[in-house]
Amino acid sequence: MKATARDAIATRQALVEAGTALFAERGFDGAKVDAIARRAGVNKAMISYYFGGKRGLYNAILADDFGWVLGKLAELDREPLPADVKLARFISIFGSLHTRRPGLSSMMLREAMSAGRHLDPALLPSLSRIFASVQSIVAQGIAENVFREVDPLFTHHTVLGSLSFFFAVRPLRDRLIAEGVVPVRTPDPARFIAHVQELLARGLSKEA
Amino acid sequence: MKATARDAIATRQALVEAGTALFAERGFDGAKVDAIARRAGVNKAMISYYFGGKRGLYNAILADDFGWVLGKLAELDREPLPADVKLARFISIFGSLHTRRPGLSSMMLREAMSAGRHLDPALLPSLSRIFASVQSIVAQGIAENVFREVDPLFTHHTVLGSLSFFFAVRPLRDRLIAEGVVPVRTPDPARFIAHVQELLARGLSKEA
DNA sequence: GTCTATAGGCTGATAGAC
DNA sequence: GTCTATCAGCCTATAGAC
Repeated sequence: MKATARDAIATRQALVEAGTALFAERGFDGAKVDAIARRAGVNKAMISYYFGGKRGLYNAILADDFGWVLGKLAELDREPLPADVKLARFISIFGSLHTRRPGLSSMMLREAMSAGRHLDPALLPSLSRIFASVQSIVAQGIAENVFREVDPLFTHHTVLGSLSFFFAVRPLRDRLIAEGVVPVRTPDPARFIAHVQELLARGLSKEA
Repeated sequence: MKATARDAIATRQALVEAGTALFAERGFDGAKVDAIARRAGVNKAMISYYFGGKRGLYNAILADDFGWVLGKLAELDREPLPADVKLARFISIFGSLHTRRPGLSSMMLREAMSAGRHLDPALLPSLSRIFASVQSIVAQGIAENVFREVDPLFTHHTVLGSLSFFFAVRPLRDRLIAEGVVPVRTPDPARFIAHVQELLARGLSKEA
């Protein structure tokens, strides 16, 4: 094995990580290729070499993570579990997603606000599958009489909204906490996941 | 009154509205001053003339809306209402905010992800007052024994997260619905507000 | 595979005429 | 108050050396 071959993988990965961080924090237009390359510790020409340019890097990141999430959701769909357990599992998958790739929530939020302007159209169906997953869990819960008759789209928005907000606004939250503007301690992501699980379990429950 | 004076107000307002729309949809760096001026139907030099540049316009928008929200929240704080009613009122204030200025959720979300990079530091305390409002409502609810002992910061994140997500992702949602990728009808904001109010009322309730 | 140097396009701001 | 013309700086991409 040549040293260059090992370095190729390391270079790609460094660019993916630096790219995620900067795209998340500054958006597609705010993340400059010079800054991404510098942060990754590689030459900026490597972005074109490996990914065909800035947009190529951007979509390579998203495609990889979408694949991961869709795989997890497909697994979940196959398991014969009660709807409330499935919903809790769904929520924790998005918690794991953030551990796997901090910054993805921000990238996706920005993309959603921009109507998918920078997104490879081939990735659009992935988005509908995420909603389909929530829709299916909600429908099951209503059929099983454990959930009240909530709107699946609204439920999708409250769940994904709470989760992506928590992860996405971290930069400002950390800053406000560090500067003492907000008198709280840095929250633990695992506890927040549990909070959302509990809120939804109680909030959707047929029993009230 | 000279015609120019009336036009001055119209020009300012056109720039504020066009700026909000483009900052929301494309972010600070993605919103080009040429595009803002074109959309506003005014000459691009007017941005410097009235607001001292792109950043000035950006902060003028945010300062105005922060002032509005803080005023509403101060009103709410003064009213002697039970905590659950106050929380529902808090939620509907953010619904009104979006009616007043569509696009603000997106601007604020982007700013939060960027750690307030483009924000005039003078506006930071406004943010903490929004959290303080939720914190106060939650504390009151726990004291009155109508809420279970939830974390105020987490509650803040679920409420603001659900609401800003709903309004912010509208561009992509509309697109996916229009293209038939997601088989639902365009959701009614008022109904979503009601959904969040109900979810929180049940989710935070001491009675389970 | 990596790097340097540079081309070529775009952007925000403003001087100065009206 | 508004507009046109223009400038200086910045940015992405890549040709070509190693």
